[in-house]
Amino acid sequence: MDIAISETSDKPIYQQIYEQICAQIVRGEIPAGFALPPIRTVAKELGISVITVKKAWEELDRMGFIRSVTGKGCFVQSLPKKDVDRKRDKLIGERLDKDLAYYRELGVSRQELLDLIEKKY
Amino acid sequence: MDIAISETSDKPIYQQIYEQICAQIVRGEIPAGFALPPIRTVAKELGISVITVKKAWEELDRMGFIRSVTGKGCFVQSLPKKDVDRKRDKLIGERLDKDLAYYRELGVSRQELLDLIEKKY
Amino acid sequence: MDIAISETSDKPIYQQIYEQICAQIVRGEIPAGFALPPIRTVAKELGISVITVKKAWEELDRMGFIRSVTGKGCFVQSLPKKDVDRKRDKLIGERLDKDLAYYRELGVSRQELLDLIEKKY
Amino acid sequence: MDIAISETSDKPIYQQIYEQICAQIVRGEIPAGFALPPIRTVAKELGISVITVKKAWEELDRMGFIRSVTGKGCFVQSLPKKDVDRKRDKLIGERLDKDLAYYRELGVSRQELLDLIEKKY
DNA sequence: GTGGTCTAGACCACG
DNA sequence: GTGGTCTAGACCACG
Repeated sequence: MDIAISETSDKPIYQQIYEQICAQIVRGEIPAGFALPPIRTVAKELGISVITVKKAWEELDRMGFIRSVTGKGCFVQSLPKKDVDRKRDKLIGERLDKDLAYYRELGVSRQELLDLIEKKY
Repeated sequence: MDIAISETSDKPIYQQIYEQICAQIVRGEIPAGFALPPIRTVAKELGISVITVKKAWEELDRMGFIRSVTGKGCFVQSLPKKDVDRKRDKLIGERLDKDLAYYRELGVSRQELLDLIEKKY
Repeated sequence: MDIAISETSDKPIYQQIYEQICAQIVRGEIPAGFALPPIRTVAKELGISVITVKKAWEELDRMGFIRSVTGKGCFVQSLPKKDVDRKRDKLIGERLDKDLAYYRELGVSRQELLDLIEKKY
Repeated sequence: MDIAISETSDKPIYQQIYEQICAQIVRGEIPAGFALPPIRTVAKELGISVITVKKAWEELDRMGFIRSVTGKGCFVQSLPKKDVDRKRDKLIGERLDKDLAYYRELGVSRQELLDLIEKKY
């Protein structure tokens, strides 16, 4: 479970953490039942406050990716693959809607966008 | 020069304004030499603070889209089309880099992304 | 907008606040568009930490009851009555399911429960 | 004496155990004089900590449902049926008071509540 | 040892 | 002045 924080990013730290773990679960790299490391450990390793880590964990909980078991820690939920895929598609779809609105506003044609992506991706 | 503010958007107002004017210049809808209306006028019309409008203007200035002439107002720079296009490409490219990083993180394949865009755009 | 905190309750303070405001919105006592008092004010009045109040506000936000407008404050969302009612029914239904499970476990018959409620409510 | 623990419930384990045994005594399924199994046995069978079981036993003791006999174990009190019923009524009454307060807060009318229960119970 | 709640207090973005 | 983020640190419930 890798987490890398960017000091220069404009995203809040807790959200960077949330998105990275979220992505790893969605990509299937963190299996169901996996115990996330204790928030205090993560905080120490990343050199940030416990509360910041907790905020990321809370977001993961709210999205249904993990569950907290008092006294034991936080565990990746065992969701049916269908549910994980639906969450993934929702994350992608919502982001894409915003992105396309931006490109549309700048007058980027469909073909130009497709060409750019073919070149860059 | 149309500006529409969304109260519900999570983008700050000054950025909404900045992006919209920016897009209109890039699309060639606002011609070089065009005098932006006084910030107080814009603020009154949109029902927002003068400070907010000023921040958007400053952003446009920093990006080289407009120039402030003391006592006279702010004017759209008369840039060679090549320069405008370069700015446009830079805006698009920087945004695209972030977007593609996000999709990559979620394990979206190139083909899946292209398909999604063909469907949605 | 009345908030009363019980020191003796086993419910966390932020949840007490959340539930009370939630109830007032659901009962229609706080109208759409209403500006909640600033979290710092509420904190001072109740003699608790700003963060505790913020947590209650966050919960209200997450449930779609209020929206935060940066620099201006938090406002009660104008939801169609149908939506408010649906939220209300959900709150009631979920609570009732738990309650009935408890009574069932203690061997309370339907009639006994109905009688008790007629007497007490 | 059946005990079923839910990992997903938000109730602490010791309370789940307490409530289930409590209910079985109140319903008359566990007779007076019955010897509860040793806490170590229960802990092993349920795969939980001894401390957790002990906490449930203590709760039962405090409520007067069982008595601990040093060196021999814990036994269900032989209470006159009248006393058991009084305890039962107290459990139900206290819970009901909280529940009704909640429904009242959400503006549920007596009739609406009765209707809901008739439908669900 | 684990997460949950709460506090006091700081700095920042937005307006 | 408003909420948003972050910190250090405390105490508690659960196990």
